[in-house]
Amino acid sequence: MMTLVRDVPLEGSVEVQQQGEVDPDAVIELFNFLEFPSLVPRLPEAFPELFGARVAPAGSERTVVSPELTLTDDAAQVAQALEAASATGRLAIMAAWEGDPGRSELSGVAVVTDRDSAEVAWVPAGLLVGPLSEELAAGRVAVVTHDAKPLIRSLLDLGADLRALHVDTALAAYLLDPSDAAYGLAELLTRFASVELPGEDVPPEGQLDLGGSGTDVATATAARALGVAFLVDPLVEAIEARGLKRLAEEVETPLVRVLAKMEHLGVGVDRDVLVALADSLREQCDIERAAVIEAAGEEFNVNSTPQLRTILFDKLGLPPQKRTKTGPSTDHQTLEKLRGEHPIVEHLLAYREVEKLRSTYGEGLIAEVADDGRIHATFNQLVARTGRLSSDQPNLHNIPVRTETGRRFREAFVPAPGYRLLVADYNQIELRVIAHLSGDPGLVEAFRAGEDIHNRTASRVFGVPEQDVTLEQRSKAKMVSYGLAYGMEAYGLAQRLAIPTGEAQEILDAYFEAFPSVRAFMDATVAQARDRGYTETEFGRRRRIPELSSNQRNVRMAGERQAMNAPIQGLAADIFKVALVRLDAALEAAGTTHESDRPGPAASDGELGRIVLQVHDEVILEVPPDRIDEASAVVLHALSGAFDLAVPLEVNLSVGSSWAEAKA
DNA sequence: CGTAACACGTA
DNA sequence: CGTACGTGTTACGG
Repeated sequence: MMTLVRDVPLEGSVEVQQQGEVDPDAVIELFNFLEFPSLVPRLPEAFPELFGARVAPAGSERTVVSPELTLTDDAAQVAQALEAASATGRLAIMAAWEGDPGRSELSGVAVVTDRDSAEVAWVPAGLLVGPLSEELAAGRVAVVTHDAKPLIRSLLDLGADLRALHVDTALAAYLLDPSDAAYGLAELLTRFASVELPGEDVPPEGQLDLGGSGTDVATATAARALGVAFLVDPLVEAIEARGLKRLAEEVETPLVRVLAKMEHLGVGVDRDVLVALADSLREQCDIERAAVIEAAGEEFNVNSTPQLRTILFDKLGLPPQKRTKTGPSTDHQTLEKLRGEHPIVEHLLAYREVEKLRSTYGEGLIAEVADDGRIHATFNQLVARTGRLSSDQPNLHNIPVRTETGRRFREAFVPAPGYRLLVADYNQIELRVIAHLSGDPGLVEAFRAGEDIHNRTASRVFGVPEQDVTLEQRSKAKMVSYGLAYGMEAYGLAQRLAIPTGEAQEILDAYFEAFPSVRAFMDATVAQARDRGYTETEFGRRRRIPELSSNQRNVRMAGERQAMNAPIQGLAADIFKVALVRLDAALEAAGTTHESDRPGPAASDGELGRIVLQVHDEVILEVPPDRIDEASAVVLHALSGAFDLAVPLEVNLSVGSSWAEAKA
């Protein structure tokens, strides 16, 4: 038995007993389990014999970053610190927040004034608007930081800005390996530089430090800023070595501020519309739930899959259609097949639809409306493995459009007073990317001809003249076209078209006979990915697909589908990101002043428009009504000229006083 | 209390 | 046995 007793500063004494050798990880686990996470960072100082090894492992030269902190309490010192920093032409900074990064109050910003002597200044939020923010907004000095978007968003919220983002180390790490989920500063430092943050063996995003005074935050943030300063060069080197320089410098890094501006501005919402919808949906939910329970003959929780399973397949004896890991499925497809077998099915389908809309979009969206009457989602640039963006808090990428009722939520998305919504979207960009990448003569010709692509495809697949293509044939052709971008096979196509697998196979064969280069492209893509272990877009965006070398057939085949899809979805994402950067630049050049960069009546300062939303292949702007035509031309130019494909990039434009209206 | 599983909305 | 996401809900483990 080994016993260690230590006085932990300010927190009383701690006793650790463990059989045999004491394992540092076990100690950390114990402290976290005992709900003393605030003590974990102090464990190394309390138990140096345990944690000393982690700070400086034998055999490796690892520098522990320990900043010589300068606590700034007046503007003059800030200015002085800045001068020292910008003498190097590069400013390594790191921000800290009271709560969620970018969504709560900024605590302050640490500024590295001299990396090699480890001098870092701490600028508390109160002193932020002054020399520092002026320097950042002016864009004269190249800023390097880790995860810049929340910082830029917070600066914009404070009426400041950050124009010269040079390197974002989190973004660089994402580009190097978007399949890797760990972009934490500490991990990157270990991986790319022989540097460790003090007391940061614990997950750094652990939030709240219970005993944490302001100084602790300052120290920790200063260490992180110093870490950034050490991380930049190795990461930039890696980016260049992998041919990611242009993508990083010309697309991804400029995009950070564009997204921060979108988050800061938010999208206008008519709360009353949302509330009215939610109210109506709640009533319908109650009605349908009652009908389901009535049909079931007993009370149960309709939202519970296990309970519903029992009712459907045991009590009512309905035939299971397919199964999940834990039992027979009760999903939409299953219920659709059970239609007519029992009255409960109809009501269940109705309940499901209305309950989804009520909870996720009714209650969910209402809860996200900020005090300014707008929704400020986060557009995440470091998540999707294909290079796409994602949106959360809330997810604005999945606002309903398919059903009549669902589409009504788009009526709640409105422009700020004095503006109109201008919606622009790429016409079938993924299919055009397939045409481009495969170079298939038939597909390329079809897009160049500029006719109804699905009709033309159907004509070739089913061997009938274009004017004789039925709606059903067109619909099937459309399904095939999109399915193949995802690596769909005959079985899956058969499921979706509700036809025999043999028939689906015939359709697929006909497709590949009509567009032979598409199959060749798919095969070559998978082969290359298997060979290299990753896929790559023309922009150099790479995605590792380790599943391709799996011994498990289903895992390997999933990898093959990812390999087919990643270059397609990825290039489309690249193009759209370029378009966003071009569009924002064009709008700024047209004269968006900073003060108009917030909700309110259109200012007469020459503002042409501002981006409020992005949905994969669609961008939504607020535009002053008298400048719709001008803005349309700018948007059209920015989007259609984003990249030269072998086929034209067609862009649709529409205007409305709500998202629903503009889409219609 | 956090995570897993299911279901389902979009491109 | 179609890719990529995020969210709401329930159930279950600690």
